[in-house]
Amino acid sequence: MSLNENEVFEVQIYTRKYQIGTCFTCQKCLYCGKDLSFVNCHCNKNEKPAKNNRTAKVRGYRGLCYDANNSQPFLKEFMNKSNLKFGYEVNLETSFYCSLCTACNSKISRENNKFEKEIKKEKNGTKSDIFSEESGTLIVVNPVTELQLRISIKNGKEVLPSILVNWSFDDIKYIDFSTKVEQLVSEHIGLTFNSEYFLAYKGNSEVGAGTLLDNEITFEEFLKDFQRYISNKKKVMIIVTMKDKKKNKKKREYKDDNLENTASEETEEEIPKPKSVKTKKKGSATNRIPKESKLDEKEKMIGEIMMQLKDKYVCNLHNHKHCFVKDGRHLFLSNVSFSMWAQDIFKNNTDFETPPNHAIFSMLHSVKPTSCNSSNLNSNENSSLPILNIIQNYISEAPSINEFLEELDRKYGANKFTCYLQKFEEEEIRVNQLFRLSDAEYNFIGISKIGIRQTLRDESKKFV
DNA sequence: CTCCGTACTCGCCCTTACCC
DNA sequence: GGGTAAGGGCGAGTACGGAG
Repeated sequence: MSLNENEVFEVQIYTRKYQIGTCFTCQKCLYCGKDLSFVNCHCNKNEKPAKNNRTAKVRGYRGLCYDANNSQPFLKEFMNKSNLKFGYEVNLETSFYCSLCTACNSKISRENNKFEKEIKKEKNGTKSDIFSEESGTLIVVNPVTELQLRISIKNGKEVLPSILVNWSFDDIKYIDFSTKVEQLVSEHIGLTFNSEYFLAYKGNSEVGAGTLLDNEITFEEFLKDFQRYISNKKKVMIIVTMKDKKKNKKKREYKDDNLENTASEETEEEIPKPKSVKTKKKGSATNRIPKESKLDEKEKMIGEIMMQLKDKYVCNLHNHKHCFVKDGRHLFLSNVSFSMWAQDIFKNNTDFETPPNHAIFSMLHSVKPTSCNSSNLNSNENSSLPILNIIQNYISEAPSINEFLEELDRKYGANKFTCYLQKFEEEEIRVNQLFRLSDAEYNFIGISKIGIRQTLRDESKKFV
């Protein structure tokens, strides 16, 4: 019995639980070879197909460990369709094991090849190729404009969980890359400069310390290796290793009782210690809090600039905390922000009116005070947290999911988006969350079409 | 060593173009 | 219009490499 795809959807297929002895995508029995879409057989379909239980009718099979996050696009779509078609109700967001017949295996393999070829064609068509000669052969190399990396930060014995990043560059340069890494490290372990750590890279699965990445030349090598890793479908890891801070640790051993009372407040303002402090005699206990008399000229200047900045940006609206206000939007300024800003002013990179070019000064993190959130701010301590303000702001400005989908229907075609309304409501998904949903999450709510997902993401960004 | 993922080969079948 | 060769798609099976 053979049916094409259109015919299958016109006929009522009874729902079933998935059995490991059948092909997930076509319901072929992997023992007797029967198509079980409409009939059943007497084979033990709960037995996992293996080399030692093959039959004359079905000699081949493929075991598949499905993981939505690491699967090719066609496979995701294929699995999702089959899940709906046969009513397995398998959660495709989580990884699970299933079996495929050789025909479906080949089909998926071919479609993925097609997809990859198309992607390559698109890339070749849109990006200017650089021709480089290596050992006498001409090789086509696409310039890297996007870096997908895992960044691992090692701070002494402590190793932070890897951070996944996806950075885009118009014209990738070592200085831009270095700045981005510096910003990321600062965001995770506090204000840090690139002179305070070593940078290295390696393939995710490789062992060893990796290759040092510390200048333009090594960065060019890194870009070549990056393309090689990506073409081999391997992930690239950047390792940030903080330099030895033994001297600082020694100082901490001498901390006095006062430290405990003030540490939580003051560590955020901690400024790199001058050499004079590091050479302190052993045994003479000292406080981690820098004393003005022990600061060098540079640090005194930076401290002075910080004080002036703090005076300048006191926010009356936010309980006398500090905000940078632009176009009516308030960006909360922390001690780290002030420290960075002061250092940039000291280096003549910016002034008192213009915040540094750093992610933490992005106005994307700012909030627009509303009658709702501004009136409550002074009374509620927690509400001064910017993230809460952002959420409140989203809620006040974004349309309801229903309105949003109806608008998209009007724009792109009737019932193209509102057909998913029920699922969005069931999952309590708001408009301003749509652009952050992963492919797996979209799959889970039944949206497998790439175009639909991308439209939802693009349109929802307007309300962020 | 086993399992899994991917690429590849081989044979069959269907479609299309060409020739008589 | 009928016969035939060429080409492409598909299904079945195998080989190989990487990871655990």
